[in-house]
Amino acid sequence: MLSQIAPSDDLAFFRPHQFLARENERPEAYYDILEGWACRHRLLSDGRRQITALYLPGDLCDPIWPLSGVCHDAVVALTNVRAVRRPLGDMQPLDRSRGAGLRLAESIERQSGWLVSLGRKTAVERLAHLLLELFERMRRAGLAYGQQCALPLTQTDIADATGLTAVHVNRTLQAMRAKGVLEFHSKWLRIPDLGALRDLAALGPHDPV
Amino acid sequence: MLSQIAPSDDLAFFRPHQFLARENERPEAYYDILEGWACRHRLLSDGRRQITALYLPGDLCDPIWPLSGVCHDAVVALTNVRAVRRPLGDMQPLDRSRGAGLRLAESIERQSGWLVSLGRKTAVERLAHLLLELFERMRRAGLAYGQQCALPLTQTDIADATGLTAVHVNRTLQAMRAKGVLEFHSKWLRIPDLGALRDLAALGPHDPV
DNA sequence: CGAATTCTTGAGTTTGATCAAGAAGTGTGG
DNA sequence: CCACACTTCTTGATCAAACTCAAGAATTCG
Repeated sequence: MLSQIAPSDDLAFFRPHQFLARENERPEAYYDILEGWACRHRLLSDGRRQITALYLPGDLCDPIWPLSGVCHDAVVALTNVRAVRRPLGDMQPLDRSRGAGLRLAESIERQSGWLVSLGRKTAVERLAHLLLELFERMRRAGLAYGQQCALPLTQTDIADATGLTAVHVNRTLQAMRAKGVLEFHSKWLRIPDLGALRDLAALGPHDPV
Repeated sequence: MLSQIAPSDDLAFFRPHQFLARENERPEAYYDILEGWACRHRLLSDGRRQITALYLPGDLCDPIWPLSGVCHDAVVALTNVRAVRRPLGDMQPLDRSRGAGLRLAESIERQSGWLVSLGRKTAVERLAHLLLELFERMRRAGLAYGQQCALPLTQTDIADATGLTAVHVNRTLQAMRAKGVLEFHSKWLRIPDLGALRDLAALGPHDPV
C-alpha cells in the first residue's frame, strides 16, 4: 500500500472494457485514477454511442457521484486502469478533499466546451479541440514529453467523443496530418505547433487549453 | 419585498437580451428565477452560437457559480426575467440551501443528455428531446396546463440549443406538426401525445423526462 | 502464428447547411 | 388605433459536410 493512501482506501484495477460503474447504478466508491484511461458513455437503443467524459490519470471518476448518488451513464476502462478506490458512504459531499469542488467545476466547464464543439464545430475543429484538450490534460498530469503524449484511444473512441463516424475521423485526421498540424500513430500523439492546432480548434481567447 | 425572501436578498429584473452575467466575469450573486427564461451561451469568433443551458422559473442561475467562482459563458435573458438575487460572497459552496447540490447535480445530468443529443441524434430526435425536456421542466415548475405550456423561444434560439440552423428547425418542426406529434405557435407548445414524442426523442428507459 | 481489432480507401448517398427573398408577426411611438 | 420598423417565420433552390456500405490492408494481441 502506498504511503499517501488512507487506510480505508484500496487500490483497484480494471481491464479494457471492464465497467467502473454501470448505468443507473448507485456507486459505492469513486476512483482516483493513478494510471490508464476510462470513459463515461451512453448508448442509444440502436447502438449509437456518445462518450460524455474521458478520465485520465489524476482525474476523479466521477466527481459528480458524491453529489447525485447515482451514475446515469456507464463508465468503462479504455486501457488497463489502476486507481485508488474511495468509499462514498461516509463522506460529506465535496468535503472529502479540498480539491474535489474544483475538479468538479473543471469537469463541468469541460462539458460545456464539448457542448459547443458538438453543437457548432466542424470535424477539423472538433478533432483539434479534443486532441488539444487531451494533450493539455496529459501535460498537466506530468505525462507529456515535449510536444508529445500517449493517447490510447481508437479512432472509433475519438469518433464517439466528437460525434463523428470512425471513417470520417480517419479521413479528417489524415488531412490534418498531411497539413503537418499533428502526428498520431500507434496511440501516440505529437503536436508540432500548439498554436496552429489551437487556431484550428476555433477556441476563444479565454477558453482553457 | 416578499415574505420568503431573506433580508439580504434583492429582487432583480432583466429585459430580453440583457446580461445576467458576462463571459469570464466573476459573478457577485446568483439568481433564483421567479419568472421568465434565460440562457447560457457561447459565441465563436465567426458568430456561431451554442446555447449550453436554459434557465426556467424555479431554476438557479447558475448552480455552478458558487463552485467555480467564474462564469465562462455569458448568460442573457430571453424574456423579461424576475429573480431573487443571492449574493455569493458570504456563503459556503453548496451549503446555502440544501437543494443547491441537487439542483447542480440535475443541471449536470441535463448537460450530459444534451451532449448525447448534439453528438448522436438526428434533427427530429434533438427537437423532440428538447421540447419534451422543457415541457417537463415547466410541468414540474407548476407552469404546464394539461399538455401545454409557454415556450418563449424563437426558432433561432431552438436552433442554437440543438446545434441546427434556424431554417432546418423550421422545416423539421413543420414536419413534426404535420405528423401531429406537437403543436407550437406564438410561443405556446402543446404535446398531444407525450409517449409518441418521447419515442421520437430516442430516450432510454432510464433517461429523465 | 492466427484471430480479432483497427485502420484505410473508394463510391455513392443523405442530412442538414447555405443563400435569398418574401410573408407574417410583434412592438413602439405618434 | 394605425403606421412603420424590426424581428421572426416560411419557402425554394442549390450545395457541401459528413454518413453509409463494403472490402481489403495493417496492427495488435493471445
